[in-house]
Amino acid sequence: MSGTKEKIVSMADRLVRTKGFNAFSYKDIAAPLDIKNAAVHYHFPAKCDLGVEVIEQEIEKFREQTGKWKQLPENEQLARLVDVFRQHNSQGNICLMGSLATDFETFAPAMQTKVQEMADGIVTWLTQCLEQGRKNKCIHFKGAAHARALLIMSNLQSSLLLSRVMGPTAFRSIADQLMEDLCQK
Amino acid sequence: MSGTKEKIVSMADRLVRTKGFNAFSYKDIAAPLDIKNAAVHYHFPAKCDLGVEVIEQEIEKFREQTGKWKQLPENEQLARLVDVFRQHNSQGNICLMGSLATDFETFAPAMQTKVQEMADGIVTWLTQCLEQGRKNKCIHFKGAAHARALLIMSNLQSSLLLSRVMGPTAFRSIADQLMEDLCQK
DNA sequence: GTCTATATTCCGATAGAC
DNA sequence: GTCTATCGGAATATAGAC
Repeated sequence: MSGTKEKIVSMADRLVRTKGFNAFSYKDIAAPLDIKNAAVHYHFPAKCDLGVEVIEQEIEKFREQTGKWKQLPENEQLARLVDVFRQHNSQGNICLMGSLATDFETFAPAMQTKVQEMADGIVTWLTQCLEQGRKNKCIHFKGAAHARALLIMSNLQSSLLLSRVMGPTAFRSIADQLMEDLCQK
Repeated sequence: MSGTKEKIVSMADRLVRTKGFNAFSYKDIAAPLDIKNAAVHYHFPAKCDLGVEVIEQEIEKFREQTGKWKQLPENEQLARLVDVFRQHNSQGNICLMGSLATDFETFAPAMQTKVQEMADGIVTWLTQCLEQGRKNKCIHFKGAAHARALLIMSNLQSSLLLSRVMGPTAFRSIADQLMEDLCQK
């Protein structure tokens, strides 16, 4: 227990979001932490192991955050989720899902499965939030909650991708219009 | 003029959409075409040159397609655009924008500029289509046309990404709900 | 746990023959 | 325009000393 392992995962998370999983190397992780790439391999023998750990931590983080919001009205919970993406946007990061979905076909089966787990978890939470929010009349939308959840997820995901290309105002346009559509009086 | 150059660009386009720009190699192009990687380098000295050509052809294709739709009602034009994405989805391809936005930070300046050109072209067309469609009462939405264009673009882009991870039904859910939102009576 | 050193493989790119 | 051959570099990963 030296803290190095946590630093490696944290650095890998940042690199996946900025450069993509296939575009960063063990050296990109080792150099800023002032260690050698062999040390990284000690903690994560294969790159796939590192990728799986990054995703698992993200799944856990998502569970913790949404758990804290449970007492809030559903429209507030939704606003918190948008805020998470807003913070990523201000740091020039894209979301894990967006980054990993692009390279999905090149991944080992173990990583593909983890990506699917993450996607399912987010969609499930979002679907329940929307359904409950519609019951409580604080979120408004037409059609099935599941389809709406996919729409919102695609908005958030691509808002970060588009911001990278077109500038950070793209995120704000999308996020603002999205919340207005769902939570107008 | 041997046709080889066109085949190379076509293969590169497919590889960008399936594996990502950084994840395919000159060998991935050469082998299926039964040529050597030196032949690819003859036509495109650097990988960046190849990337730029792929994007330029996509920009041109978009211009041609949308040009053919000019006489149609705007809601029909929108449906055609969704159909283009539907075809990509059925082939397991993601859109160029989605794929290239992820790796954007790793690109040479010349390629980054081309990606931005492509994004601007799509958003501009979509914005005009929405504005005109609202005037003609065949497309309905709230807020600014530009913000709505970004939302729709993010839906289409990520629908292909999510389909890759969650299965092709994700695209249909998103596309159907999207058209219903905009074109309901 | 971290290091040095290295094995192996692959990639982008170039030189020169044909 | 395409080939063979190869260079230089980088990446993942491993072996063995400390």
